[in-house]
Amino acid sequence: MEYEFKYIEAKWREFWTQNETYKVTEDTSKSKFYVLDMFPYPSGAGLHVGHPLGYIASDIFSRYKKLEGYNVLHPMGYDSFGLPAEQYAIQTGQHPARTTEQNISRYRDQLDKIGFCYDWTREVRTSSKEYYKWTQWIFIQLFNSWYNPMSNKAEDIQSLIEIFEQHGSQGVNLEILTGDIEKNVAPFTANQWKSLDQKKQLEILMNFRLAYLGESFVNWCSALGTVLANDEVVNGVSERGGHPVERKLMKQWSLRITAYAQRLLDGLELIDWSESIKETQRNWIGRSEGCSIFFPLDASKGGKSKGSSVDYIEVFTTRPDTIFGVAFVTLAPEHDLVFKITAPSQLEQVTSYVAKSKNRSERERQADVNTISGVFTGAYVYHPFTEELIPIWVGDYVLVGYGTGAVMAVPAHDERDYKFAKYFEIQFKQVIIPIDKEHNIEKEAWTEKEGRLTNSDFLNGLSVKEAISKAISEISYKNFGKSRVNYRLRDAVFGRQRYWGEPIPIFYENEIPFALSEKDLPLNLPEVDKYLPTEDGEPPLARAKNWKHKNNCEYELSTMPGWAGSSWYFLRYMDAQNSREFVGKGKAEYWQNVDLYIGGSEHATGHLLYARFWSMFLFDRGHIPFDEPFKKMINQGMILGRSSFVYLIIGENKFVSHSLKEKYNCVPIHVDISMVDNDKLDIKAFRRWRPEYSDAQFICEADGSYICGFEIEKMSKSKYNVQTPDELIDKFGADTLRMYEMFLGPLEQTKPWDTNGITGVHSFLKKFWRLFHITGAFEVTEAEPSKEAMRTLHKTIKKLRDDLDRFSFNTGVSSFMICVNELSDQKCNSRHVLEQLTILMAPYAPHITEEIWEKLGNDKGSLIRASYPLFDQKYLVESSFFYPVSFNGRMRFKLNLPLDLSKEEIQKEALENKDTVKWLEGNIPKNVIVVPGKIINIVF
RNA sequence: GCGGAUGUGGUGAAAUUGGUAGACACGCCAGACUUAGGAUCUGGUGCCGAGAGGUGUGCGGGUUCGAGUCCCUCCAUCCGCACCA
Repeated sequence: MEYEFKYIEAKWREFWTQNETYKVTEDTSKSKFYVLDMFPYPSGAGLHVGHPLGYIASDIFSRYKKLEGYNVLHPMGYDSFGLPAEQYAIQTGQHPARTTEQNISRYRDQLDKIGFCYDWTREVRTSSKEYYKWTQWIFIQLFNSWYNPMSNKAEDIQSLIEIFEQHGSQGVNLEILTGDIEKNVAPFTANQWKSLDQKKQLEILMNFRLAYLGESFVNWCSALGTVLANDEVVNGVSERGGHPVERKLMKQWSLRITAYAQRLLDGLELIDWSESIKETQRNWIGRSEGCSIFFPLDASKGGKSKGSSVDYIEVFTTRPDTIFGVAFVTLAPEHDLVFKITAPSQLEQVTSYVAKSKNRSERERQADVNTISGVFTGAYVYHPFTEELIPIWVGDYVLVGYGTGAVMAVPAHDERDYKFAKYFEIQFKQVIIPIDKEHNIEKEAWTEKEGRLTNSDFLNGLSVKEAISKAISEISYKNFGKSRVNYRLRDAVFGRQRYWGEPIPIFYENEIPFALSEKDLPLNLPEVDKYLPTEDGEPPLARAKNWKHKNNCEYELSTMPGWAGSSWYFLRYMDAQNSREFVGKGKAEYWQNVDLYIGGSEHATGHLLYARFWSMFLFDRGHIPFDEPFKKMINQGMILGRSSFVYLIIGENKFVSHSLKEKYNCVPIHVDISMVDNDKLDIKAFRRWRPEYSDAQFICEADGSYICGFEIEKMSKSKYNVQTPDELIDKFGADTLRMYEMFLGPLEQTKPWDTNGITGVHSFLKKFWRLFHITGAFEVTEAEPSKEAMRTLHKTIKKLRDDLDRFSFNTGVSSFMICVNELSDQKCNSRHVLEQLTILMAPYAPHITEEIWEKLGNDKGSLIRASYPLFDQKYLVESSFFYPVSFNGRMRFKLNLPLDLSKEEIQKEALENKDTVKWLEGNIPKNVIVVPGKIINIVF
């Protein structure tokens, strides 16, 4: 009987669906285990073989845990809002909901074919009303919350109102509360607060809400017609589409993730994630310790603080030890004070410089970091200690979004300041002298944090480390500034001027934004006639007809970004059908956080940071019982394509085979991998591929075949190297595909896809099948299994358990191969052994094992309730061992000795062996190392 | 520039605690059965060498009886961050 994978796999797919085999409930009699896959965005292209890699691994692990007796939550859903569907809608006029629906059903077909054990009753889609109702609800929770630095957690905004009513803003650390994007609110007393009208009060509260409408510099992408969050901008262009991005001051909905900067950083210590992702998040959060220093403005020169109460410039520095080396102060071009302080004589130059920097895109600014530019404002500040006058410059090497948007420039000890000073010929002095190190201040800055302070008044003679703390305490003592921790992390812009996303549940009354009440949710995405901005540049939602709150108030017109829905989807899976709560308390209590999360590392600074932020917030507000969403994460490596090439001789319609190509003047051309088998080109198919090749000539190898060259590249349509799971499942079956994807190499490693090897795995499954069909018909014996068979079985059990526990899926497949090879050689036909092996293999190859399980006489579909085989050491006990005998560390021969010999006896046996005499070549052994059961090493 | 990861046959890789390097598979070579099938089976296959043997885990050094594994220096590739004060 042949291994008919097509019949078998179709049969079991049908059975699992009909019987809801993989449905899970909150069974408190079992321990839970939560295995999560990263949310796919259902793109039009469907899945290629790289996508399911992580899904297969997590599926194997889920099935293993089920067989181990755990109650495993293993769900799947779709991140179905997003730009590509909307771009497609703009081009074709088709509603994005329709294309999304089509893409999802294609994804579902593909996923189903692979045989995953998802509980589809828990499927979620971010674009469904039932789901985004709760995304909106969470937004409202954020809107109604503030971050209390005293309790160090998010609280209801009501508790802030109470503070204001009782104490005003005294005693509350405004700087921390408002972050540093917006301007600080001037302090007020309780009475002043009470005397404010509602509008004014709400304006002040807006500075504290965790979801807030604020004016800030945002990444504006005009090609996409929307703002983008920092993580959506890569190298100064949009992540999606690669369009230019510029900085623009805009009023935008943002989330105050900065309030959680320290907790997001600290939490990394407690979770089991790859070091590289943790490091990326640390960099992104970018904590630096230092202090802020106030430099009083000089009123006599420049146009000091026109119409402003501010009479100082605040800088942030991590090197307060170099305070006496300050040569100038530089402001970012966008800094508030620039035009308030610029002297009339410099106004023209400053204006043109600022205009020029504003017009440069982010990309340009980043691309030319080596070009130094800047302009003097004509204004000065005083040095807080020496009271010397220090010139104020504007330079675009200072970023408005970092620190205070102003730096104290110390050319002697900072590279950028050094270059700037050299370029503009600004005088400076050295305040740190390196000890025992070659250094020439005329050539470069001394930026190491070592050396002795000089020219620095009270800091003279101190080391850098001592000087930093002394400087900070002196600066605080004299009120020149204060110690401060600064983060690179920015608040996340949350509004998008796009159609295909969750409407932000806000309406405006007298221009004051109010959140919808829970009973008015969901705020449905309205229909529009076009998916483009309006003629006056308003977002697409402005096209919606009669779309008003209570027929009266305007709704917010921007929608949420793609990452909104994916920031909490793992919670919804726990209770996907709940219409009263985003997740029921009991269900969240039972499932807790994700035990194993498998996905790509490309979401390091986006999704993975936002999901942590939302979890911490929901935890603070008592909605979920944990603050870190994903306890352990594994990042699967990318699967690269293996492109094939033919070599066209320039100027001719003639192709030359790989090994002969050097002899001709030719160019490589990508050729579709479906026409290439084991690097041999199917010439007929190639001629049919394109009309211009129909009469192409070929210079072949000696054996008459045309051999293609290859290169490893990303899979893409344009390179004709995309391999879809569908074709492979059609040819070899899902079980083969699953095992082959695992067999390819370690899960976390980037690796090339090579279809050739798949036949090896397929043969293995056939060989496994043959174990049960030795004579052709299905047949197993009840007879006592042989010792060797039991040894093979238990060796495999031990190996598989070890491999699964350390997520080494590739070595697991090898072990099955070894096991089946050995059992075949032994002609093992024992029911006991083969049944145990069947359970062992069930996580990897669920279809074939179900079929065998049924044939073995078990209840149909009961395999998922079997117990994973236990390892018993007693079957592995051996009485003798082939000792490798080494001489000076080099293995020379093997010696079979009983394992119960003592070290001395082993040494004696080894030294008396005739081969030993030969290898000693007359030398006297100096030392003999004996490790029982391992090795003998003779040193001479 | 900073940070992370990775370097082992023709290819994908294995070696989990420092103890027989290259398991398992692809490919290749030889053969069997065949009647052409992407079928199955047997044997071989790191490199050099006819062989004995030598040599071998990116390079160079070190620790050790013994190093792919630990330490130091360097090189290469990939990924992330990058005027972050």
